[in-house]
Amino acid sequence: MRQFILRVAIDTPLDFYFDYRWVAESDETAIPQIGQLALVPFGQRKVMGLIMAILDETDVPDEKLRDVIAVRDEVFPVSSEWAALCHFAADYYQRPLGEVALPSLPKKLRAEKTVALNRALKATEKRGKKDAGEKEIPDVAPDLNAGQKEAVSDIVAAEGFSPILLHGVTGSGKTEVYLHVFETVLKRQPDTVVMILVPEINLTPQLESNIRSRFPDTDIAVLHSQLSEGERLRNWLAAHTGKARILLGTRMAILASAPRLDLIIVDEEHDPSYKQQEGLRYSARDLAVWRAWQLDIPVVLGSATPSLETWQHAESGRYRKLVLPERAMADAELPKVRLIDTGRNKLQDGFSPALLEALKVRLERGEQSLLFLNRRGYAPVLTCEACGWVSACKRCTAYMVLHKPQRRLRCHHCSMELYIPRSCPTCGYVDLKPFGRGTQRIEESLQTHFPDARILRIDADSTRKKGSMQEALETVHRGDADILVGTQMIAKGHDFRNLTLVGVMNPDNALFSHDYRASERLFAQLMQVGGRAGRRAMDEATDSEVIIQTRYPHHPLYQAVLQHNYDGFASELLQERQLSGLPPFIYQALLCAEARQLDTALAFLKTAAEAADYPGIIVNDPVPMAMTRIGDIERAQLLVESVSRADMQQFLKGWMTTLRSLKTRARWHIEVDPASI
DNA sequence: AGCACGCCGACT
DNA sequence: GTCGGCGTGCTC
Repeated sequence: MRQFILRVAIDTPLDFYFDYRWVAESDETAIPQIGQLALVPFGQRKVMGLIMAILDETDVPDEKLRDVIAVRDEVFPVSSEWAALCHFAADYYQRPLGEVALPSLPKKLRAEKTVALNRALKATEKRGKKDAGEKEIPDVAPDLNAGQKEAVSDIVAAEGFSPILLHGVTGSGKTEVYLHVFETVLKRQPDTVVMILVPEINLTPQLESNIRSRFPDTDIAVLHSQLSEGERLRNWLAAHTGKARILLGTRMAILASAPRLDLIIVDEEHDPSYKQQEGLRYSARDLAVWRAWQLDIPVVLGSATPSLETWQHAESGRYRKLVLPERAMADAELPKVRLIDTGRNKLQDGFSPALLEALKVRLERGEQSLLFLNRRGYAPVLTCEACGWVSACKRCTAYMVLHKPQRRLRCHHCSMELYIPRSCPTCGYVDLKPFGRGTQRIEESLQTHFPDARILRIDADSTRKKGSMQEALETVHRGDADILVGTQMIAKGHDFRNLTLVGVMNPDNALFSHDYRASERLFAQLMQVGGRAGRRAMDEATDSEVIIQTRYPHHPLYQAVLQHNYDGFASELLQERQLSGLPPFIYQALLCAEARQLDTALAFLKTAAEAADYPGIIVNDPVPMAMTRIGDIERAQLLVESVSRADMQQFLKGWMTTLRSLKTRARWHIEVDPASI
């Protein structure tokens, strides 16, 4: 009887592989292969493991060794390149391989039952047959301007590993460039695959329909976390088998198995959403660059406001920089930016006279406006004017936000809810006042100012239901809304043709954030939301404008926005970062600990800091996090830094081993290249 | 991480 | 008397 030892990776924090005995059922039984999945007993449960090696013997004592339950030999093994990608991500972000590889596979592929898998496999087979034969890649229609043409020809001419920054102002037609590039790359060889990542799920439908109408006969796989498990399995299989030639998705798509990948595009590469904030805390953009390096293929990073990391690489010549200097639509100009000094102009319900006037003009002309405010709810806090009581959350270091439609106070961090108290809980005073403004309140006052206006609020609360975001966007495109009020979810990417005014209510908070990245993010956000205005040709005398209400109109950040001067602002920020020894000139890792008692977390971090003696590593003091308590859990962090990425990696590896052996009641994890501090 | 086992406290 | 809190130990 043929018999082997299968060495498998399992989704567990234990940083080693597990060996199992495999015995052939009969002479016809197929021999397992590396890269296949195997269902194995693990403690009291059955779990799926990824076969990493096939051996003849093992050190594991016989009484511990258990039998493989089943090998999923109906699925083609994952490639060694894919395993290497997981390996890299696991090493770099300090996780066991199994915790990277297995969660990135569809649940139904890892399931014990194979009904869904077999059905999906059949569907995938058909999918291939239906459009087998010569597939026509149509010639892409719209004409490109000179800048776009040059970008396309530069990108398709790139050979081998070529990281390219595509720097184009909002509305410069980056998507059009991508589509033309796809056309050439897909025509070049009959089996190449291209991948495009977007930062937000909300942006996938528009791009998908764009791609489908341009490549009607090409198989496309869509990968994002809102797919049902069945859809997810089918799309993953389409990518894995190479049937799908265009892969489109959010950050998770970078971990898809895909043969013959020939090009990766990361759109809006600066977007913080590319950084996963739980589980494996990876940056999809960074993994995209690594994967392109591994496969020796081009990677395009597109943005109007590149991340400073990418910008620095472009400046130093490590990345090639292609610039789209003009808006794609003929005559569509960048919107004028106006800064309204809220110190000199009296605000009425949060609105300056200039903004109200501008809104009125748009309403009269039948044009759309957008008001941007990064705060959902009615008011961020409820207060008692008599005794100074505020609606603090009992479980968090945060205020409970007033949500008027539900008549509740809601904590945005632990989702605790209370009915709005009728009188002050401490002194009984009956006139509690909402303090500050959220989208709901802006919507309300807007309606009193413009009773006939059709106002549409788009934020996480209004789009909770699946499909409601799409519905809202359609309302806007149909012209059935005059004024949009929304958070950053409408600031990104959407193409509103009839929108000529963007009002930014009060963005000043970010200027004083404890997070040094806040200003970089604010700048990107303002450029992005401003870019929603004036995206159509100026056939009539329409003038698009962006109105920013601020107490600090002379702040360099706003001045840079005023002049659409990304380059100047970026080089200034880079200089600051260099002087203060911050990324991208230094590499950081954040050890985060949480516990019921703050002292437990801090004590663990203190021990960890003492154990962090390594040449070239700067160890800071453990500190409570800016938001110390969430859901009655106290949180603290320890920042370590190094000018050398290699030193940091080496240090972390050893440090993690030490930390794992420490006895502590704190829960902890390490965050490599933290996106926010 | 799960999951089981085991040992103390407040409840149908 | 049991349900359930979380400490501890184990997973080829």
